[in-house]
Amino acid sequence: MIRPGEYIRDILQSAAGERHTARGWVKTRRDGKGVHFVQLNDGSVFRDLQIVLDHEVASRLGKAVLDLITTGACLEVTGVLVDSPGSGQSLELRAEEATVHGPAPAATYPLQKKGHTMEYLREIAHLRSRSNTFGAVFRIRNVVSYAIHRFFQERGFLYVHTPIITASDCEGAGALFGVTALDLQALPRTTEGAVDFSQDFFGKPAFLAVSGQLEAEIFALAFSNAYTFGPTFRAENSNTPRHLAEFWMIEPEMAFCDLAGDMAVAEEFLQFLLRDVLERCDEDLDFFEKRIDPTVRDTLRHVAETPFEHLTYTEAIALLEQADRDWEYPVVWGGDLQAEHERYLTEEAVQRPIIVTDYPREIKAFYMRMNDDGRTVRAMDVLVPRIGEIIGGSQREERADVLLSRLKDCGLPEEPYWWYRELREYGSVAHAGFGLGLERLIMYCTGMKNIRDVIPFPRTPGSADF
RNA sequence: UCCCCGUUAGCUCAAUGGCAGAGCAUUCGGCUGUUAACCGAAGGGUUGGUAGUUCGAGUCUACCACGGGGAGCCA
Repeated sequence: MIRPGEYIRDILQSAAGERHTARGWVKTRRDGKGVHFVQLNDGSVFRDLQIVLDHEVASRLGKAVLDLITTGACLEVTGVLVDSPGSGQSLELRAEEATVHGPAPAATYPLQKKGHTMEYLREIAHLRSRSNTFGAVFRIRNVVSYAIHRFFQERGFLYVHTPIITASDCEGAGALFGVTALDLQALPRTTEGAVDFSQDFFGKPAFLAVSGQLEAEIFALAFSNAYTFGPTFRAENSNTPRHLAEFWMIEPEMAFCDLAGDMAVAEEFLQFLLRDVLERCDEDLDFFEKRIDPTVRDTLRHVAETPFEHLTYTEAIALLEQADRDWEYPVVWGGDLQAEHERYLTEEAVQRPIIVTDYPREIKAFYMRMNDDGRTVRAMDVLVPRIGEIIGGSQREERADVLLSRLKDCGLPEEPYWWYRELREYGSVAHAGFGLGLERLIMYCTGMKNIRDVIPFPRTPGSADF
């Protein structure tokens, strides 16, 4: 394996004159008279290492081996790092020995050195990670994931693994995937003709989790601050560049915390992550700025430094009503903010992230804390330009009696929530939390336009390849 | 799920209802410490599928599949 100090990232930071062994995959190759140039990349850094094979080494390797050094081939080269006379790089590795581990026949290798469309690359998801774009995307995804843990760990949050399989169809956060061990060709039936889930693996219907929030609350009320970071599943038939059936979500939950505290954490969290990307992903951001979205770095800097705008839902509605334009969806207090409304707010009225709070209770979930006005709940959505909602959160209803009446109002059964309600009976306290969609954040950090291109292997309606 | 657009060479795209084209990639030759190298030549096609209109369909019609954009749902 490649050890620390041996990655191409490390070699590129070494001094001329040192001997190194570089291993990776060939991005391109150019031939001169009696000299060959190979761009080698091991994924550790955006830049390629230029390998120079001079006439002596080339003839020692022989034409048969030389012909195998093509785009996509896996190559190991040992040589001396020297100052490069060329203009594209300061250092290059002058090869003394070279081994082709796995050739990649040029006639059929799907990745060319020309640009490809994102749609085409998606069809070759097993190879697209070797491309400039996806190398950069997944390095940033990795940096962000690490930063997420650092942010919470540095603040004393406990990382909790909430279940993937759940038997409670809670929350109503969209359609769920059923999980069953029953034989779908011969389903057991009750006398009424319904599927008899008592014979299923869990003895009742089970689903893939749409959120870890309710369990995270359990941990917040034991460990004070907790967070989840894991896969989440929605069976919604959503066909947009912003939705996946399987995505990764971060859900912190804080005890002794109200909505103001919740918003403060959300803002501090987002800014921490963006600053980290700006500091650690300079070369990858160069690429995104040059090829994907020329504004991406400026946007990250701006958002990382500027306090977020705060608006109540009622204020947001007023802003929209004052806007001089024809809405496709009418602006009415009590209705959901439509995409066109969110876009106007973030992209035109305010032009930076906005935290909208205190939504009408009718359009939000049962667990959100009721305000004293009786009409609104302590919900917050963080809206950002281009992506829309990137964070959704709330202060949770900590009062047992109010929670119970909210369940009834929403037409939800009490029984499945017995433990959730019991948390309010024993040692209840104000608490709050939110959910951040990892992929939407990565879209924001990279300027990538389609969420399917910021997750290694996207799952969407009608598509679960690789 | 709804609306709109698209599907032609390995990739990216042209082609008034009338002989199927280019660039890149590939192969071969040339040139060159090269930088998405350059110059020349060659090979490469059931125009997404099915049915129809027409003397004639890549082009028009219907349905289907897949992809993209927008909307809804949401993170």
